[in-house]
Amino acid sequence: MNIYDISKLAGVSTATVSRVINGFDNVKPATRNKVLSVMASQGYTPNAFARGLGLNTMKSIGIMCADSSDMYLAKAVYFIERDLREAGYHCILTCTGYNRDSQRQALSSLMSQHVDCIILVGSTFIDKDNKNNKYIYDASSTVPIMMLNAALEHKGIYCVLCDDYTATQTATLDLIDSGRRDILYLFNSYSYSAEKKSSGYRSAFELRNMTCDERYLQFFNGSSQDIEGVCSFVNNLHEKGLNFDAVLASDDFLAVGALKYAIRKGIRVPAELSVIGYNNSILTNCSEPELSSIDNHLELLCQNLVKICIGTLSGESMPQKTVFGGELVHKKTTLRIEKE
Amino acid sequence: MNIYDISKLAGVSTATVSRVINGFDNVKPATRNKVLSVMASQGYTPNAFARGLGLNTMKSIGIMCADSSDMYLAKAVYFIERDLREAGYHCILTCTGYNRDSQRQALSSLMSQHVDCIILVGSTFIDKDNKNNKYIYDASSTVPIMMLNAALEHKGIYCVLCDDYTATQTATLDLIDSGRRDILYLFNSYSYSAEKKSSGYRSAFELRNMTCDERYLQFFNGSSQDIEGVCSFVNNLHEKGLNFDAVLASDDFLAVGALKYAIRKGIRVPAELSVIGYNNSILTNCSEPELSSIDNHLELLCQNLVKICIGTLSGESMPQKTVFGGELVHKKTTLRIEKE
DNA sequence: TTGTACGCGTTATCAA
DNA sequence: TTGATAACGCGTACAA
Repeated sequence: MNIYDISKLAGVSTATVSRVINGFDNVKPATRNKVLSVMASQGYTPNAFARGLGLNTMKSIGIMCADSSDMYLAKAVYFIERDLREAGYHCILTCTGYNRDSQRQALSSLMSQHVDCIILVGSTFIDKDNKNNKYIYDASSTVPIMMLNAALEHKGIYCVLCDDYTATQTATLDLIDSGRRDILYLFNSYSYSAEKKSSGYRSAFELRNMTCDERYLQFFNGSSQDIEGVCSFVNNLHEKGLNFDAVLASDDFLAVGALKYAIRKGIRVPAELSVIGYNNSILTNCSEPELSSIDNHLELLCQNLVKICIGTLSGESMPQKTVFGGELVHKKTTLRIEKE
Repeated sequence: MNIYDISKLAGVSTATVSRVINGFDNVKPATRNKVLSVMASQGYTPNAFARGLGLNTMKSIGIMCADSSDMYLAKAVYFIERDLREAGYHCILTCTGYNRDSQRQALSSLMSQHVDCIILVGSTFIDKDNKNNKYIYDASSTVPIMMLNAALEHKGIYCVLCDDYTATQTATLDLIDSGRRDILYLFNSYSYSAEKKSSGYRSAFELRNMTCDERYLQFFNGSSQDIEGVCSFVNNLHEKGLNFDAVLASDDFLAVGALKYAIRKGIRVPAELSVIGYNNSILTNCSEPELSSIDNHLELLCQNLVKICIGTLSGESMPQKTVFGGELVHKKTTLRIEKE
């Protein structure tokens, strides 16, 4: 069944059928109804490939993310897909892993599919060494690139991100101001956003005229999902003589590992130890006591990203960099500061 | 840049360029090299839409899942996408939600995109009332349908699933045989696989010549991710006089809620209360003590699903129903039975 | 308001 | 080994 068959059955030309399909109003109602009924009776659907060839778009958008089974990235993908579908776009999902070559290959694979736009979810796609970002710059001259939680300044690249620097600074200040002095900062990545978080942590001490002891920034060399590993990592730090009365982690998994350490040791939380995670994921409600965490308003970020994406594709001029603030959500693993 | 431009620059016909692109061997090496160098110098990529129009495929596969931010479904999507990409397919992800009409619409949207195959992830797409499954049967006459963790017998429909019935039975037997008598079964869905689990729970009592007290099957009317809600639900059951020395839950979130109840009440786990979840997700390692859980070998299921999918698309004859067993993974919330 | 005819960029068939 | 050309099915100027 193609547009010719329909046109014959309806006794009109293919042009008229096309007009009906695409909702043009310069068709006599009687003709339109005739065509519609023929289409319905034949269960006709226009061929998407032919349409794509003519219009040079199939209204599809590529989503790249390192690992869509990661809770945080999965949520981002979910929000983005939801809003794009609402806007009539299909999403081609590609999980790239964290290897740069795989990422490069995934990008060109999407480009060869002629997607309308490519969305990079997470900050793992950009490199500190800017010449390694050439693959993104190159792509941006052909197709708009959207980045979530990372930033690159270039024509055709649009970024939406959370101010991880300030959010982490705020959380650190909160710990300091609640009386904590030895704040362990746990992290396990040197990505763009991870670096912002570390800097935010350090900046808090300056702000309070304290010196930041670098021994308190501890890199866990492994997956944060290795809870047991994180737990014994923290325990090791303790046994090596590092004293701390608070843990701030760059994601909720790391924080859960630290919390597990405390529970096993019989350390009272938050009386003796404060713990703060990052992402305010479901994990914060699973743990007992519930974990305080930084919320970076992922849904809001995604909604804005899609808005900018759609706007750009419609030819509107859109902001190239959009930054939202984060928020410290106090649950049960932090002390509340007395308001003055 | 299209195939005409390349053919002119290379001084050959479009047919020859096409042959080079598609790796046919009936091209003189000198000609091939000439064409390849021109393509490379121009950075030429064949137009995917035109190719799709001619070949009637763009090697893309539709993945439908109710909610890709659900930890379990997200993992499934991840595994499936990974293996399909490996096989040269693109994945169009569509999150449908749990509403039947949205699901129907999503399915037809994917069909209109001319995907090569449609994969239904999770058992939420099939209805107990078989006439409501017509939308799937209809689709299966146009495009192969793969189902993960659900089963429908029909030409063109291929199912890969875990034997949730036996897995749940095994877990229940394990609890009984470890001396538990009052086993609370927590569930929050009546989906295809949920029903299998409930039946499995009931069957265990028969097997031990015990009667299954229906008051111990408790439906939690809400999202299992509402941990606090689950926790107070379990607490209410207790306060209403229902005594139990074990909790078996149809997913890990429900189990975590039950565990939270126990921790808050000071009930010793597993000495006084056994808890078993389902899915063996990362949650089982986050909780303290670590949660025993049923593992349904999701990765294995997905790998097989993709194999069958690829095989079917290659014209091979593939099994329409593939069932794998589950496995009870003992962590810290269950008693170990002495081996005889 | 409707119809004709061409272009979109490939692949594949057939002939040379 | 290569080339000419007909599909593939749609959208859309342009003509009527």
